Amino acid sequence: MSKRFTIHDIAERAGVSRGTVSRVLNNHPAVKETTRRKVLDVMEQVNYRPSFSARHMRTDNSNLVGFGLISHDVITSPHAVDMIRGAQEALWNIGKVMLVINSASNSDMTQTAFEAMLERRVEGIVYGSVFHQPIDLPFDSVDTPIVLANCYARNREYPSVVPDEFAGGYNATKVLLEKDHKRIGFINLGISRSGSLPPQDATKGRLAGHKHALKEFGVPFEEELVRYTDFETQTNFNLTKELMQLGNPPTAIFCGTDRIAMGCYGALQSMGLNIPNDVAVVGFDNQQDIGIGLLPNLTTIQLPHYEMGRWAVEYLMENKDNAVEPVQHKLDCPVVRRDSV
Amino acid sequence: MSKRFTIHDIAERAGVSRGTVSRVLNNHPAVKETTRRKVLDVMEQVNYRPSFSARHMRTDNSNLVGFGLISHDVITSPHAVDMIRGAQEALWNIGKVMLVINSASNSDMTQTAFEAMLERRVEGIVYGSVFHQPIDLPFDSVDTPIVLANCYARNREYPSVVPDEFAGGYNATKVLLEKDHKRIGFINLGISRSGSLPPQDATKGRLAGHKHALKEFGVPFEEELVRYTDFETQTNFNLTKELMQLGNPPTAIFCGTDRIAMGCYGALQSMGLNIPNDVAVVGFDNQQDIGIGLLPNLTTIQLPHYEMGRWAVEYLMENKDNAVEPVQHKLDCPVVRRDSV
DNA sequence: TTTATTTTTGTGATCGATCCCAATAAATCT
DNA sequence: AGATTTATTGGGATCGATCACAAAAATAAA
Repeated sequence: MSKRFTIHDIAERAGVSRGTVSRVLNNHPAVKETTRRKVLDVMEQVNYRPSFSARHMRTDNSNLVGFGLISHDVITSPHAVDMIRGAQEALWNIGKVMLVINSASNSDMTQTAFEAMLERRVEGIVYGSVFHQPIDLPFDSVDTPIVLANCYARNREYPSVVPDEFAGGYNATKVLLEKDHKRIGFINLGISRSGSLPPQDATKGRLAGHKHALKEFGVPFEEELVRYTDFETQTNFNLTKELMQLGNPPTAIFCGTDRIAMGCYGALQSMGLNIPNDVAVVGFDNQQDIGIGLLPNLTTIQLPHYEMGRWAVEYLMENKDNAVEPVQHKLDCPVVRRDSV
Repeated sequence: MSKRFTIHDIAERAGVSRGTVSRVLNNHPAVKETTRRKVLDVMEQVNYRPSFSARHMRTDNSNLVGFGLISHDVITSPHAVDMIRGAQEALWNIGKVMLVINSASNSDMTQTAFEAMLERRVEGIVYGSVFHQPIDLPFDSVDTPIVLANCYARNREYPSVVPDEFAGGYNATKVLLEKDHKRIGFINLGISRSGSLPPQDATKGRLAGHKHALKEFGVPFEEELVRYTDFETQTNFNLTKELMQLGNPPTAIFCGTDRIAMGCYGALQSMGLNIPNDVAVVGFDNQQDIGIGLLPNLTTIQLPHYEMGRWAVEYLMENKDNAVEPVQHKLDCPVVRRDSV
């Protein structure tokens, strides 16, 4: 392991003072071109890199942002990466980097994770959840700004950004209504086998959006057309069949998840029904692998994970100093049009 | 934004010296219990947190490990999170945290990412790829240890950990052979529409493993049973049909990807064939959403993303100082038994 | 050429911890 | 009680940068 050079070593080798080296480092204008070159050459030669910690101490600028990800232990949604990516790219543009800590949903770990971030003097913290849910932050309000992504504090004490579930439900339903579907089945999120509750915000928000779209198009809402799944594939399959065996079966089905849509496809195809001619299907989540893996490709609703990560960081950076009223922001869930409608 | 307290402030308020506060902080035994309590109380009261940067400067211990993720721009595999998780959890256990930089496959960005990490004096760097592939590191060898995960340096200059594709192909085929299948179709990775090549290591390794298993069971290998997909769903669908329309059709199909398996399921079901009774199917990747979303649930091969992340960090920590001969490690791709075989 | 200006460079203090060693306090032994 | 030991505590130096100010060098003006 070769020696690590300091600004002092560089100064010595270049025959100048530390101050001058520092000036070159921060390309301060008051340094003669010949000197600058000389210093730069030495740096290059010994592969010098300034110490961020030393800089940080003196300048109080860590250029670091913490990203804590609460991943519900059950399943780590593949979408989580998108949120991380969104946040990271936003930071990258302003020359900052990201400290990532994945804390399961274990409050003890979260506490420690938080401390690790604060000790590093992160400029802010994005606390993201794998599922859209209300959370209780397991620590007191600190003087480091926090933004919640894909979750929100029950008491609305912190700014947050979440998907607009209502809009999602509305958009999904509208896509179908615009194709003249009048009877639309809806397989919504329910209680999973393991007993864990679905995100209420998602379940209720989407249903409300669904109803709103129906009303807008003058189509009556009928209770028998909405079902709740426990997320088991077999259930999704069965619920689809049940819907299709109704006296007056739907001509379109809105599935609360792309995974549900998979089961739905299976059921419809096993009944010899054609998608989208006999029955149209709309999913929710836009999981790449499912959406374009199904035949016909699935029309679905996009959950704005990337955008939430991005938004969270941008908000953080803008409101670093002035503690304004915490915003509860919602991001649209746009339609991804493919071939199932 | 409230004042940030330093060790000096604490010392003053507690009526002791900086040295004593430092001792309390590092729970050094030589501190009288009453003093310790007094100091701890003050810390608690003002919500003091030591500065990692200051500590780092003095102790030369950053407790930081960099994680660079090359995500091929085309698609960000959902698996990437698992690698990050594996690495992070391994670090967490030894009290270190992770700096994550996602660098696309842009070498300019990678260079900068690397510098950001080095300036922060990370103890080591894990450089992970979303796809199993050979890479050329866009920077010179530095004195910070590096481990490659899910990729390897063309010149084997760095230690790396990758999935054992051969074992994967072998395991997948063996699962079928053990159920007495003698004619096994294989839809392997081919050239994608966009012209991008599939990872050669995966394609060839799996084929080799496949052949090896056949040989072991005394089943002749037949060229007509292996096909290459361009990853389009329609192609996967068609290739499956082609295989089934062979004079002597296979009784089982090994798909190079769970996504391919989806298309395969679609084709088989549209032909009225039952899985696994008429035709057994094995996938590859173990993408949660697909595997258990399909009916019957898909038997598949697990790509060890989590394990690679973990392995990389552990290797890094063990071989921090002594630069041993770089290991090229392979991790098994175990079978995930479900209901399609 | 001398003096006044403007550029460029050098230095000591500083950021917030740790560490070592000397000083003080407390405890133990004659 | 006085001398020794041992347990605590205090304070200067240090890590590697930046910064403000003074000093020196280079230019311009008189």
